[in-house]
Amino acid sequence: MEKFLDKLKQSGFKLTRQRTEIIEVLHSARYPMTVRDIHNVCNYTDFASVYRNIELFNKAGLVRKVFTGNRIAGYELQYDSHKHKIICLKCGKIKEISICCVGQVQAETGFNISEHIIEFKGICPECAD
Amino acid sequence: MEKFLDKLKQSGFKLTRQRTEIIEVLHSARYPMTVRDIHNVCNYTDFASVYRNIELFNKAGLVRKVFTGNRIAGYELQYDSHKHKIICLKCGKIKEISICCVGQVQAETGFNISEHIIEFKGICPECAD
DNA sequence: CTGGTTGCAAACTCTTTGCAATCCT
DNA sequence: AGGATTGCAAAGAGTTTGCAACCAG
Repeated sequence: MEKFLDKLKQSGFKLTRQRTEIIEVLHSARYPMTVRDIHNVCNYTDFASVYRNIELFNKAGLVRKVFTGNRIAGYELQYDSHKHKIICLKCGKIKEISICCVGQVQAETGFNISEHIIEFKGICPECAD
Repeated sequence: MEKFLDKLKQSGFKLTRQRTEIIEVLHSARYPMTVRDIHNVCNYTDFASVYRNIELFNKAGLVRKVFTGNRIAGYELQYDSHKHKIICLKCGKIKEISICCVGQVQAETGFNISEHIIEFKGICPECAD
């Protein structure tokens, strides 16, 4: 929790009441929260500010964007910034990707997910004829 | 290609010019297409109709909805309707889920993905205290 | 004190819906 | 012919932006 506030400060952003609260909400949330969810709790915080801050958190790497089936994005604190791999079957190159649907799965199944494996294989754009 | 048209018919829906065209577009597309993309090609087809049909295709299992990083959904034909697994570490129950981010990864990496592994482990809602 | 941040309001974009006209079967 | 489907128009919902007021450092 403080870890995130520190990270914000160290990135050169001010620690406002609104930001602290949004992070608190995300921290106590079990599932990815939508902007609407966040606004429901921090209801004196303007929608625009929620959007601006969430986007800022996302860029600062505090938060991960997750899509939960409908078109509304959810956000969750990024406790571990793990990466998955995609491997080219032709040249063998391995690339790391940050795409991960664990938040989405968590939201839809209700599972509290502790482990997951995600890996892709195919032909990379360079090797495609 | 005809496979999809047949499936539509067999589901009891009419085969209109608009539907055929949307399926053609999706079929020739390399990546998940947004509603806007589809409308750009089928530009005499109304936006509302694209939405209605794409949603119908989705429910009929012809098409898979994919989220590609921004808030706009993309759609791709569902050639193989595969499932992934989520396993409860307490009761051992295995559940199948249709969530899969392969389209998203394909769109973002440019890879032509031929294999992928996605699996989750955790505690299911019933086993959660 | 001062620049970053917020709230407000308005604009924008994506999506949905009602209804009359039209098209498949 | 007759019900499903379409196009149009308008409404709904989510997101972004400009600007003056405000607040953290």
